[in-house]
Amino acid sequence: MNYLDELNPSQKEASTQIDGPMMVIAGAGSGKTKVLTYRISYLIENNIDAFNILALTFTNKAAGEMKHRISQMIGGNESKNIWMGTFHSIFARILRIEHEKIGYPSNFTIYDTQDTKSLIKTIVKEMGLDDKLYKPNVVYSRISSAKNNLISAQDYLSRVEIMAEDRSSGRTRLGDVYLEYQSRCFKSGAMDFDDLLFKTNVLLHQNPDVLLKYQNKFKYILVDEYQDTNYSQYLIIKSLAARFENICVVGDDAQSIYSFRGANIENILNFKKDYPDYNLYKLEQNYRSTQNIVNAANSIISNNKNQIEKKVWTANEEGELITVLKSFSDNEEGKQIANDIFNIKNNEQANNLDFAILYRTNAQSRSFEEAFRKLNLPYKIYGGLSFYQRKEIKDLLAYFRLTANNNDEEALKRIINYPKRGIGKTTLDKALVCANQNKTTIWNVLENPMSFGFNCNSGTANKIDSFISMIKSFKAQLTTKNAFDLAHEIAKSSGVLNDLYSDRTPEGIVRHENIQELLNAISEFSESQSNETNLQVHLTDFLIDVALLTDADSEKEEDKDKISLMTIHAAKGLEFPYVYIVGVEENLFPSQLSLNSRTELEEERRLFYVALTRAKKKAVLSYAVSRYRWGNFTSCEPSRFIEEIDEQFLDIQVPTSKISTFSKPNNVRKDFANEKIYNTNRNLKKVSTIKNQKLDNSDLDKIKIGTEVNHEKFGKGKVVQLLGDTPNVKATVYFPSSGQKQLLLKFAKLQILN
DNA sequence: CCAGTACTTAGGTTG
DNA sequence: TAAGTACTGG
Repeated sequence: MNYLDELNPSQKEASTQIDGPMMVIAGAGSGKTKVLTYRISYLIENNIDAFNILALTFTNKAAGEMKHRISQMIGGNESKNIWMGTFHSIFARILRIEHEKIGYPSNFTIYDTQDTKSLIKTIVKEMGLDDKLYKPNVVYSRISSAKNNLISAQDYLSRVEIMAEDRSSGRTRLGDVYLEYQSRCFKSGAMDFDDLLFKTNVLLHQNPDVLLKYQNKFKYILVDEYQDTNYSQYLIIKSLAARFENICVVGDDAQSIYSFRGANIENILNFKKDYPDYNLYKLEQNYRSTQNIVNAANSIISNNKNQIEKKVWTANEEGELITVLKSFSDNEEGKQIANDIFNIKNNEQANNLDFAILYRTNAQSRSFEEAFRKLNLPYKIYGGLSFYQRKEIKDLLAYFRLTANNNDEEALKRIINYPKRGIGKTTLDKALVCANQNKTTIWNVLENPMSFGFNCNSGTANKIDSFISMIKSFKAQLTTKNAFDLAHEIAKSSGVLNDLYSDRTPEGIVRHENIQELLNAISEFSESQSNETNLQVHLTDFLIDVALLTDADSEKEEDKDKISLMTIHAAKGLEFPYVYIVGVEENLFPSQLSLNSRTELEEERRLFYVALTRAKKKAVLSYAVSRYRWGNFTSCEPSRFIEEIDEQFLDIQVPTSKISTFSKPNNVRKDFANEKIYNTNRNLKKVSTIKNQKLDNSDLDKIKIGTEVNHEKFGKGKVVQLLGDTPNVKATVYFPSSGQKQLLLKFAKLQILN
């Protein structure tokens, strides 16, 4: 137990309270994760069974890091028995076990945000509502915040104040959309992210026996980032902890930056009401940053009215002043900072990974990317599109999903005509209407068209039939083949692999590689699982949590030593020796949309606090006086946040040179000239290839499988397949130059060769 | 069915 | 500016 010696007195007190409710208010950089991991280890050393511990985090990454640290302290085998993970993954696991109690199949699909928005769009269209008024984003956020406050669709429709809100915004039918959305999800055997928490609440409240079972299981509960929990999460924790009240929550009200998503700081402030005999621990010593940084951060956060009193302090050295950097434009901001980093690297032997650029919006990354490339500084952008959200990955996953759960409407819509198999929008819309009329799923309609009075022409019927048969044949292999073999089989037989392989553009090659990477991931997953259980791993096992995965933890080796570019939200929980907070301007940071209310402005200020407290050694605040936004130049003023910092901590720089405005005008002009010539050449080429051919309809009948043809754009090719009846014959033609294409003969103007 | 064009819209983002 | 969707002509 010598590890307890590594803790300061308050950390130690917090780590060694075994029983009873407790709250830890942990200032930035005060060793919050350390307390959590040490406390769990301490519990286990004091004979608390690891099976009785539940540890909830906000991100996969946080859960992963904590697991890793604990397994180093107490050994891997014991630490595996702790239920540790995000709210969503833990409660999805419980819902799959208890699925019968809420009427869902155990292999229910988890809809991600894209699926959700797509379904909302479909419903808004079906109900004949104005899609300008009922934008997917707006509808989704209304539904989501209702769910996070445990308001069901029925409750929503009966709440006077909510109805009044929707009436005043003109969206009187929003409650009906919510109702239909829930019923569609239920029919499809699907839950969205918010449902995972909502249904857990329903499960626990309607089934006292289930509640008791998990209360007895989770005798010790720990919650990280408590300031970011919403009402739905709060109530789950409260219910589970009600029997033993061995609950430990850790958070920092000053770092609450997700209230726009339903997070509720009140949960921290109300803790003492729920558990009057709780113990409060404050971690106030910052081990991360210099005095100047800590003091500057304190001086800015003191402008917020709503906060728990605490004094964050540090015993670290005073350190350098915080530099305030002015630029004339966003491009110059990038160049100045790139130069600065270049110099520090040379003078102080710093690594790339010691630097981070933090911005308010993703769009700001561009000028830095350009400047870093020019100086050959390696960088990595965090955020953006994750691996599992890429189109090709989602497509293949949709095949897996539909195979596991035939009623998954969003999966079916995604792939019924990908790769192109001639089941178009018209057919799909007709099937959807039919399914709604018969209160069933599209799958059922397509599987049994006759019994639902669904008719279409024989060609389409055949295509639908072979699609259904294909999925069924995959389904038959769910329990006979292992995950990797079936996944590979589906990728091949569905035509996805071929479709991507035929695209030889650089983007197409990347897509093909991504599919290979997904297959590799499944293979790795199978191996890691089967080692433990010695059973065959099935595709459904892989599918279970795939919607909850993010690729934050899939960092590649070659990405290790790079400058980090990310939004401040993404930087939460991280630290860097050198931090550049950029675009510190009014209307950008704080964001324009936050200026209407005190609460939103205070959240921006907390965001700034988070940004500043990421820095260990040196922080730079940078602003530009003009910035390119949405296609034109806007002039900017420095942010109020700079003024709010006590001046004694700042070193305000006056720009010495206008790097971008006057340097090398000749080169710029030359580049521009080259660009123009290049464009002109391209246009000429394009014009010269356009030929005007007359097409003779009588020739169409002469085209057979194997006929060699010429196409005005794709060049020479060979007919592989013919589908449909005249005059709507569709030909599949293989062009050596551009791959396989499907063309309607009456439009394609094919020239018969030979 | 495919591909090009006209038009719209723009925040931060864990699961 | 850039990206995404809806429409249209071949």
